Amino acid sequence: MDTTIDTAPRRAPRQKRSAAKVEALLEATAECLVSDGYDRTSTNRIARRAGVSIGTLYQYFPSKEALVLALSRRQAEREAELVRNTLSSLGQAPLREVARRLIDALLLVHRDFPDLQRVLLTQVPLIGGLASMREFDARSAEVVRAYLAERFPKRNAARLELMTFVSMHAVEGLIHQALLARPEYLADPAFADELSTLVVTYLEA
Amino acid sequence: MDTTIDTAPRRAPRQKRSAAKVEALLEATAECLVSDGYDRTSTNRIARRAGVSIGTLYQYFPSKEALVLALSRRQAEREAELVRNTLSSLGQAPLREVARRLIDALLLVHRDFPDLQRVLLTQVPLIGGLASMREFDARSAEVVRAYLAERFPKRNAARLELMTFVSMHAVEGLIHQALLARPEYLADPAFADELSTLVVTYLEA
Amino acid sequence: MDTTIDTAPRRAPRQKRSAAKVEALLEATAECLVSDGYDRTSTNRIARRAGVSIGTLYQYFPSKEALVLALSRRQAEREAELVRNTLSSLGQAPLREVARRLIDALLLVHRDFPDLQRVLLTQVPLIGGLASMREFDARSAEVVRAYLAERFPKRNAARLELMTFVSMHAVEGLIHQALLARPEYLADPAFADELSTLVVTYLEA
Amino acid sequence: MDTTIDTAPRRAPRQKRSAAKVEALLEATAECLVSDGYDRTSTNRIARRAGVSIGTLYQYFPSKEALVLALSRRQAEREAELVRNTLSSLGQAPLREVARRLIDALLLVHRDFPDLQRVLLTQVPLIGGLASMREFDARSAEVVRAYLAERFPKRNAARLELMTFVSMHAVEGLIHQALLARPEYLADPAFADELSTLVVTYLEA
DNA sequence: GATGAATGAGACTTCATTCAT
DNA sequence: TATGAATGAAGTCTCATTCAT
Repeated sequence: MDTTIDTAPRRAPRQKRSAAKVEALLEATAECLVSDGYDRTSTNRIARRAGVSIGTLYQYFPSKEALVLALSRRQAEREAELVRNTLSSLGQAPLREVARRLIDALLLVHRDFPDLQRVLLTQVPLIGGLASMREFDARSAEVVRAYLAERFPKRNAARLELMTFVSMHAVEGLIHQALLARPEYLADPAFADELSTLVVTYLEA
Repeated sequence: MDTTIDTAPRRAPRQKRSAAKVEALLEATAECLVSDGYDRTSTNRIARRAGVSIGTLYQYFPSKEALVLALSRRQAEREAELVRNTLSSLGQAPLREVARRLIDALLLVHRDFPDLQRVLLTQVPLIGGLASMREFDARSAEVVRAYLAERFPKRNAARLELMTFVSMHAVEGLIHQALLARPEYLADPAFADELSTLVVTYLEA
Repeated sequence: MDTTIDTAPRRAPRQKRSAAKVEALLEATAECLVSDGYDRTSTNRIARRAGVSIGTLYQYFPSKEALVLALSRRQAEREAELVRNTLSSLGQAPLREVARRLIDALLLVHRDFPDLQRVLLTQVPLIGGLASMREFDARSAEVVRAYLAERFPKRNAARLELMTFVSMHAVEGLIHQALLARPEYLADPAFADELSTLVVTYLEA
Repeated sequence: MDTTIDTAPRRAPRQKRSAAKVEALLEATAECLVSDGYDRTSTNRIARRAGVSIGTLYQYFPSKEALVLALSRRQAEREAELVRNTLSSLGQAPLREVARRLIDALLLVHRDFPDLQRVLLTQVPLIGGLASMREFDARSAEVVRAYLAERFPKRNAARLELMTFVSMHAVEGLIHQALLARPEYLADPAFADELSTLVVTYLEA
């Protein structure tokens, strides 16, 4: 399957008015995704909803995929930033606290726009072969790995790599599952406890 | 988003010839998904690939979604059965061994048709509002919960519920991530070790 | 400029009903070309005019180009056949007579559907890089060259090649010009005389 | 088909800067036609390639057709001028020499920008119902007719008219065919010989 | 004069689905 | 039951052209 489509935004919105339009388009995309699902979301509908002509839409985004991807990336970037910030501000705290803060922060992020996030998670074919997402992952993983390397100086590189992968995706996967099937968990301290325990006992094992 | 589409297979294939046709259709669906992606998979193409007329396809499946769903369900059922069988055959073994067997089995299942599973995981909008998948989860979760209840008689119901959710989805999520981003992990004993450790230390914490 | 588009008709019209549909589509194409010009001719308009749904049109022809090309080819084939038939039926007649008969026949062919022919000549971007037309030319040229080789056994191959090219395209070009700018010439014996003289004096020079 | 579109250039470029812009636009048009073909040549692309804004383009040319037409006219005028000049400078030479000089000159003209000329010949729907081209023809034909009238004082007007039409378009048609299908002929003296023979033997017949 | 963002009609094409045979 | 021609709504996207700045 060749999914190498052009998904880069077309015009960098440097003007104020343009930025507003891009914003409106992304918002409309989110609304359509939430209310109609990915398949039924069309560029025409997005444009209409954004109060913009279809031609204008195509001046900014070359395709439906590009719009959705831009939306996904936004969310992904919020998360990535969070990971980086939390780790850097808590470098010296005990592992359990770092884990807990990170988990709380991630849970918080996922309580915003839960409908949109649910759609992005379930409705959106992972465009562009996951490429951009892995990229994001790679950057976040880097930060986590560095942190773990410092905490667990005796573990070798391969082990650290695995620990990074396992701890990150265990948490991320569980939060996503919660978002989909148990939204109430996202605000439940008991759930956060559980995730902390999972990660901390694992890492210290 | 109202996604209550009819996705039940139409004709129970009780005749031999019919069963063969259903089989051919599902196989063709899998092939199309792998080679063309979900969006470009069309019922006409599936029918042609299955060597069946489009009219006949619609005698067995009411929609494209139904075909894809049937395929997903198959895979899900293989997994669910596995969980049940493994647990029932290993009821008295120590926790660590049970976990390890279960994990090995799940890894094995995900090494079959990895391309198809990847597509199902990434390309297929979760049709029917996840309903059927949750259903499956519910059944598997039941078995796991029962097992945990027996193993950890002192924990209360809420706690057991949480433990079930966390351990199941941590493992499933990690295996899915491995399938997408680190396929080599699926056959790597170190990865299985790691997953076991994750689950066992967590449960015993 | 890459003009390698798929222009082969899609479904061979083996059924009676299908043949009628193809016919209707080609006729509608001709009408649209004549009344709207090439640029304004759209597949939608053609389909509507043919009393056929747009989807049906696309079952038989993959594009607008394919329709127009099929129409052109028809005309080209009528001409090619004419050249072959006339030459084969008049093989032993004196050169002047052969020329005159050929020219009369070509003039006659160009008096049918002059509007359509004019459009094909002036409005239709030569699709597919002229390829198919040259093909036609090649076949006709073959027949003419063979005839000339017999008539003028002393001339060498290069010369015969040139004579073929010049005599064929001089006549064809002049008839096309007449079609465009002097339609009355097509039925004027004086014009036919002139063309005969042109070719015969040239060949015998 | 009513193709009476406004195709006159808009602003007479009397200023230097304007003339440069018109020049740039025509050049860009030629480049686009050659590299993209007529259909895919768009005013936006032309403007970008000319380094001019789309708005400015429309200040000089009212439409895409106008641009292409201006380009065609240029070429046509080069030819027309050539015919006039050659005839006037060679008025007293023998017919064969006049013909040969004229043909050599025309061949030379068609060796410049052969790609552009090919596109103009094959890709460009003859805009404006050929009107402007016939106009050009009329002027050239006038000169040729006058020349022939002097050379062949005994032939009557109708005959001269026909001779003019036939000799002009035989040569032009053959050169165009050569351009399309046998570009090597354009520089081949044997081809020039052949054309001379064609015209001279015809006229003297 | 120059700009270029915006427009929106309309082009081409696909595809799930039906239904007469 | 099986077929597959037919449908036509709807999707994606382009492009000539305008007009406010």
